[in-house]
Amino acid sequence: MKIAISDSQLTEMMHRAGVRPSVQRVAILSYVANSGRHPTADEIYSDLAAHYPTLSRTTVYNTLHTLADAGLLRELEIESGNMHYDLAPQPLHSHFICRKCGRIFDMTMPEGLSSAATPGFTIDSVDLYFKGCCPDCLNSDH
Amino acid sequence: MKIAISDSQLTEMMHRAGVRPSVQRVAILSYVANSGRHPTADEIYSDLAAHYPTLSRTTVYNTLHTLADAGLLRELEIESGNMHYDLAPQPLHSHFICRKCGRIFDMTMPEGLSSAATPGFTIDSVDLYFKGCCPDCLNSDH
DNA sequence: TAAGAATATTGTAATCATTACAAAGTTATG
DNA sequence: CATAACTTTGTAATGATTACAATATTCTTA
Repeated sequence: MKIAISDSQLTEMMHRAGVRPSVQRVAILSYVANSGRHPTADEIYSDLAAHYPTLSRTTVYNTLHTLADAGLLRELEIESGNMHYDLAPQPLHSHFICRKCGRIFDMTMPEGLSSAATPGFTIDSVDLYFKGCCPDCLNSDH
Repeated sequence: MKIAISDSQLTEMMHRAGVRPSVQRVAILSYVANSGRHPTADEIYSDLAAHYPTLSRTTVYNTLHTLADAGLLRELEIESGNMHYDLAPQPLHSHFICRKCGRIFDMTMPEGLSSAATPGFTIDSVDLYFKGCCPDCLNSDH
């Protein structure tokens, strides 16, 4: 996996967010940031357990919550029964999940979505999810 | 609960959708259609079990899937760990969930959202979710 | 730098929504 | 009416997530 965001950058982000950058936390944040995907807790655990043999599933869950609460990760509820994670501090975008292969893709985010909300409601997050078939699966289909 | 959509209307909808309108299915669809909320499987089961003592939780789950597959219900993945259900054949709208009281509200749906998707992707559903604080909770807060 | 306090990690056991499955019941069709 | 197709039911399993308590690590400050 190509490292697009270095551990020192991530450590710095964690400091600014008030989260102590333990080895495990940096590893988990780095995994999400650099996986090029939108992994689940279990994918993160399985892949990192090879490198960090003492890593616990509970730590992965704890850490994901901590990082999400700190605003460093974004939780994607795009697939029922499996929370997916995405690095938060990047241009706001929407997500597409392929019903066939299950992969999640980034899409652009239209402007001014919040105006769809009724006045009187305070909005602190907006999630836009598309579902359908990705180009790869459309091709391998016919 | 005020009945806005009659059982005969729902039965007719089920016929058109190719779903056999059993007693249980009509009861479940009617519950979702007329609850004024966006209930979970468990809420549906708990409330209907009083009227239909032999009703099984499995039937509720089976039926919700059947109705969703037939396009009569829409599944809302707005709250992690709890699928919520909404009547599908009504004007497309988005949803807001209050982080405090957990209630789900209907909001309008902006036009042309699909244009946010990258070309080459086939979109068959669009979900827009807002999270925040509802007016009631904002008031009882201060 | 050592001691004590605060915080993080770990492993196991529980929880809880959902699904699998097989038996029993119901409805449609010929 | 008989048979096949479909639906409902209850129980048992699954699987993601959480609770909890013990251990380990890090921070503070004397």
